[in-house]
Formats: sequence, C-alpha cells, structure tokens
Amino acid sequence: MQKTASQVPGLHRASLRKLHELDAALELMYYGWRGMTLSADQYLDTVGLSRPHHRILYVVARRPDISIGSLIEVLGISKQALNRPLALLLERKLVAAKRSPEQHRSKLLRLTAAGQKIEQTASSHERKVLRDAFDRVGAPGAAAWMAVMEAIADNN
Amino acid sequence: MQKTASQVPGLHRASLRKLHELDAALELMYYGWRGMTLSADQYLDTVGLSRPHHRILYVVARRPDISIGSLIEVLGISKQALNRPLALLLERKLVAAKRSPEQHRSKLLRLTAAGQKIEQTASSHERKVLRDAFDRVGAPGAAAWMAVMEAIADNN
DNA sequence: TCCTCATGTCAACATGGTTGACGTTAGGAT
DNA sequence: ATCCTAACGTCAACCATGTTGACATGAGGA
Repeated sequence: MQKTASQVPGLHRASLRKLHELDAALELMYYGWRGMTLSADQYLDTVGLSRPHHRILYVVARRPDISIGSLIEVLGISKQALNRPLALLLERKLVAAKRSPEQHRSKLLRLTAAGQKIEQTASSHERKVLRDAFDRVGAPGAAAWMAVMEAIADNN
Repeated sequence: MQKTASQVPGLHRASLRKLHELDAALELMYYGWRGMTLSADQYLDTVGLSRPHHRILYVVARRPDISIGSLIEVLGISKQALNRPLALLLERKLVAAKRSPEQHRSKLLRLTAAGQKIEQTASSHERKVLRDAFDRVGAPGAAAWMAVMEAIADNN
C-alpha cells in the first residue's frame, strides 16, 4: 500500500510546499489544462485518434474550406508534422479535400458528417468541464476567468 | 508576404468561427497555457534545459529530500522517463542526491545553489505572467480565476 | 540466509515534432 | 509556348518525451 497519492499519478494535485504566493496559481494552470483535456483525450482514444487529430478537426470545423497552408499556419506546425495526422483523417473520411474550381492550386478541407460528429463529441467533453466549472462560480466569475486568461494568453 | 497571421505561428490566437458559446473559453485555456510557459521555456532553452527538467526542479525545490519514488509519483511518469532528465540535472550538479543515514535504501534529492537559481528564474517567468494578468483584474478577479481553475482541475 | 524494496539500466517501441531535400502540379507572367 | 513559382506531397534522418518489459544491484528486515 502506502499509495497516499492518487491511483492516476500525474493527474493528482500533489501537495507541494508553496515557496511563492503564486505557486498555487501556477500549479492550477497545469492541472487545469489536464483537467479540461482528460475526458476528451479518453474519448478520442476510443476512436483511435489523439490530440493532434482533434486540433485539426477543431480548426477545420471552424474554418470550412481552409487550405492546407492556412491550416499549417493556424496550428503552428510544419507541413510534415501535419501530414501524418491529416492523412489519417482523410483516409478515414473524417475530413474531405477538394480542389477549388478557380484556385485549383489549393486544396480545401472540410469535415465530413462523421468528422463533425467526432469533433463535436470531443470538444463537448472539454466544454462540459468548463461549463460545470463556470456554473459553480456564476457569470461574473466566468467573465473574470476569461479576462485573466486573455491577459495571460496575450502576454507574449 | 500575405502573412496576415503572426510571425510565430501557433502562438498566435487564431480567429476561428465560434460554433459554441464556450469555444472562446476552450481556446483561451490552450493559449493561456502557452502564454504562461512561453517565456520560461525560452529561458530554459538558454541554459540547455526544457520543461521536464523544470518540472523536476520545481518539485524538488518544494519537497527537499524527496525520494526518487516519490518524485516519480508526483510527476506521474515512469522511472525510465525520469531517468534521463534527472541524470542530466545530477551531472550538471543542479540536483544533489544523498542516501539518508537511517533509510539507506532511498536516495534523497535536493537542489544545489545553482539548481535553485535556475528553478527560481524559470518559475518566476511563469509567475510574472500570472502576476501581470492578476494585476489587471484585481484581487476579486484573481480569486475567481483560482476558483474556476480549481473546479476544472478537480473535474476528473 | 533470504526476501523484498528502492533504485539503476538496457532494449524496443510509439508519438509528435523538427529540417532538409526533392518531386509534382498547375497558374501566371513574359 | 515557356518558364517561374506557389501549393502541395513525400521521403529520410533526427530529436525529445514518453511507454513496457526485463533484469541487475545493494541494503534492510524477518
């Protein structure tokens, strides 16, 4: 025994001594990311996909007819890195590619019905975690959370 | 040209159509994590370390005399995965290991002065991002952020 | 003495990324 | 018509971070 910690180590919020006032917040960012993506990742695993596939599905769902080049730019990865996960999505017909009639150079990507379903299911797992948390603190708390996250995200 | 997006793709907050009310929040979690860790990762890179090394330094700083086994448990990785980054930290004398006099089986880990310095610098980069964000929304906003993140983290 | 715990270490593998190089295809300009 | 170039495809080599499995070592405890 002597497993005082969690059964799922690494997802457990370890009790570490706080050396600075903001250490708790720092750790919350880490565990928050984990907490939001955990159930979605578990679902994705059941359909043989993972986070990079979900990232592609998420973006394509919100930018129908996006080109490969734009997708690379939005995701911030190289075309070679995009190649494998996207090829799988195309092969499994979760994403469809067509060449536009006029701009025949570019490939335009769209989700198929099956792809939409998986994207919605995976993303809704993440949204549910957020919704439950927001419900607990009310609209003002949620707005404050958004404001803080925007400040952090735009840090650069 | 035609680079309407960022110079550092992937760190840029892409403008995606919002299919759901919580899409913005979902994306903020992603970009928030990036925003918090970006400058720390850049600093770590200058000293030849990366995120896993920082994770080790962070935990050991807050649990002096932690054993290898406990460290593995807190980090949630296998001993083999811990081995390489920890070996580097030991070799570079950022972490010191001693066997305890009574519990001679376990190795006890501590940061050296050099290790402490690097840990503090890296972590303070992350804390600065948080502090600036909290300053912008005030104490109540910061408290609300913490409450939401706790709810998300404890989702499981 | 022997079992077991804590640790170390090797090998094989998966995943998600990188750079570099090169090929194809099709518009657009001269 | 020809050539340049943009958008995409693809191969190879590599790196970092993780995984399991197997096995070795060293020291306490029964």
